[in-house]
Amino acid sequence: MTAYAEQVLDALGDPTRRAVLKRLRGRARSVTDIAAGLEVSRPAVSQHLKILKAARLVTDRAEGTRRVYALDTRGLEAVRRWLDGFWDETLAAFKEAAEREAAKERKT
Amino acid sequence: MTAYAEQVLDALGDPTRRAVLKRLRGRARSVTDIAAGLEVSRPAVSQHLKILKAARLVTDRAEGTRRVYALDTRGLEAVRRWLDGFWDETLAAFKEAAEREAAKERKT
DNA sequence: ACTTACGGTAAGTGACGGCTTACGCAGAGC
DNA sequence: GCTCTGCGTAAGCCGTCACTTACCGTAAGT
Repeated sequence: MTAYAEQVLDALGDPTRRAVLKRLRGRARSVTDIAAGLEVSRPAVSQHLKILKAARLVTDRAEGTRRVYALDTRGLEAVRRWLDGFWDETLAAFKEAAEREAAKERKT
Repeated sequence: MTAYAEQVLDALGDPTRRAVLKRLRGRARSVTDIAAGLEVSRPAVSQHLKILKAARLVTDRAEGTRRVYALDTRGLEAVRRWLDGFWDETLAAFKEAAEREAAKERKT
């Protein structure tokens, strides 16, 4: 559950992988097409795509001998939920602290 | 701008650092207090806190001889904006592709 | 002033991760 | 069937990064 979100964050914690995702904004691309816009070799891109796919940040479909990759929103949604949960708990803590403070005020 | 968001994502791309953040949910804690709940040494926590602070994911204030760290929402907000931007561009691309498809349909 | 608690930093080590080259396999076209 | 293109994987190298121990500065208590 939250372990999946951590996997996504690990996947997003690499500049090259983020560059791959950026390159997928707009249209789906083949592996060589993705690698053409980057400074790393095509096999390196393949390895990153494997990780991104496991994190559900990309999907792939076969198109003849080529493999076309596209963005998968599920990974991004997982990060959003993780973020929301974090923020909610932070706010709850602030609220609780404020109430504790108010109770202390009342005593004095 | 977007470079800052990348810095935050890099900071979030480590399990120990995420554990530190989780430990800061709820209440602010001192360094030794944070390290007490983790499996790494206190100096290791200090090094991570330095990175988290640079990414504006935590803030620190001196309290006597102790240093109390708390969550900083700015880093999380930056990730949220990064996510939103990504999602918007993806949706825009989908919309554009759909319109192109519709135009092609009209011709036939 | 001495001691004690707390935390940042230096130095060194080990491992993990990202990259490259080389290879093998599948599908499309001649 | 042969070739050519596209992609994944294996093997290996190298850099980086997270971690440890040791040390030093600082603030508070006695």
